[in-house]
Amino acid sequence: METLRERKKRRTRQALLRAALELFTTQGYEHTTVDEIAEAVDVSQRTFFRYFAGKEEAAFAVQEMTEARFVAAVRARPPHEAPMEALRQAVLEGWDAIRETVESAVPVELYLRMYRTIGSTPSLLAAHLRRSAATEETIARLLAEREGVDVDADPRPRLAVAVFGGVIRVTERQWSTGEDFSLEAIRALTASYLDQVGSALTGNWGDARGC
Amino acid sequence: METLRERKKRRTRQALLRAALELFTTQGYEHTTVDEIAEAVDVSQRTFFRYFAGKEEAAFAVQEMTEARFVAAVRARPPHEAPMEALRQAVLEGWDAIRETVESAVPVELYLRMYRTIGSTPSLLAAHLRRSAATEETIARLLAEREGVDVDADPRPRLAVAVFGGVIRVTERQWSTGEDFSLEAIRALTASYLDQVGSALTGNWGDARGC
DNA sequence: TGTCAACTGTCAGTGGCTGTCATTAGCCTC
DNA sequence: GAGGCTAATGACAGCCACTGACAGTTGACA
Repeated sequence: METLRERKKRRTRQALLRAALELFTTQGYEHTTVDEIAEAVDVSQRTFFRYFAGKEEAAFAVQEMTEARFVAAVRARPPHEAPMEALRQAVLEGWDAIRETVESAVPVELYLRMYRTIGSTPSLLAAHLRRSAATEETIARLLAEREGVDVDADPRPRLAVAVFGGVIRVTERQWSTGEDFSLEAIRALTASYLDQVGSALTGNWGDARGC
Repeated sequence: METLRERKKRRTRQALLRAALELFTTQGYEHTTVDEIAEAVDVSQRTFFRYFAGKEEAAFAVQEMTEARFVAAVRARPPHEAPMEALRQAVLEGWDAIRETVESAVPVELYLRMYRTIGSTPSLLAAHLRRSAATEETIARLLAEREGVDVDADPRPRLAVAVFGGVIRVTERQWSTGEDFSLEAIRALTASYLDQVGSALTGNWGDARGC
């Protein structure tokens, strides 16, 4: 049972988050001041900072949820699966379950808009990449444990995860600069690009085109 | 022939850069104010901002040079070379020529210290990753042109570069958290890790250990 | 119902960064 | 070599993100 105080807090946080994302995605992250966000929810600026450590944290609040979900999905993959295959399955599962993951906080449509805003805002892109790096470190440790190797002595877990992360970033980039901003589009792109890594590394692209 | 005014500007910039890196690496980036840097060189804060767009730009001024050199090295690789091999050679050449590249601005030792500071400062790490992403985009276009494919239609150039960039990041991380902060160490790590990507992707690390 | 603790608002202050304007100092011409 | 021109600088005011401190308010709970 949820107390009134808790309900109020949750509502305030949700309102702040939603107002923030709405403003970020419509008028731009840099051109949105914390005062504006606070004013939109009718709280003081100080209160905003009690819910979010900064503008940035608000911008990534939903991403945080999907990342956590992805990490959990990797953890849940059967141990006999090869590392790269486990990552592939986990990320695709993540896209399949995105509605369920996100909708409790904000509409999926707003989430997708924010996703693109992150890609087109330099400071947010930087933060996103740093966050991805942190997630990759988590995953690398997970895989290392799973496979029974020492993550600090054997570079292969980190290498594998870095490669995987690289592919994901290319996918994100392509999706957010393309025309089809649907969920299906990014899921399909993810699968397609993961399939093409091997051939990308071998070179001879000119010759192999169309094969 | 260099005029007096130009000489003064160059000296001021160099003094600011050096003071900034010295302060960043000794007392930390976040704990260094622009006022401190300006004071150390005996100019006004406003003048600092006339030479550098912000603290961040000063922190990356030397990295900027090495990145440019790397891009040039890739461009100079023979066209018949496979893409990944060209990248590998270019980055190793870059490490070999690092003294020559950097010493005109600051001592190499200061550059290496700053390199590590970037890795251990979240906001600088974020900026570094974003800058890397920009460089990767440049390289991807370069490779695509070289190989005669369309960078927007064919994902393989970006995928290859992303994979390569991922390996480099793992290398940087390992180097900056290890004990050997020498130039030789990072060069050797780079070569070693690039060799291991293949085996990292195949999985079965436990079985393959020691092979 | 009264006490406590959580939540919030207000205010003052720091630091990064920008625009403006007057002043200084190198440059170049007559 | 005296003058005007212009780049470089300093001083100042101001915006915005963010923080600490303190006081007021409002749910929780005995």
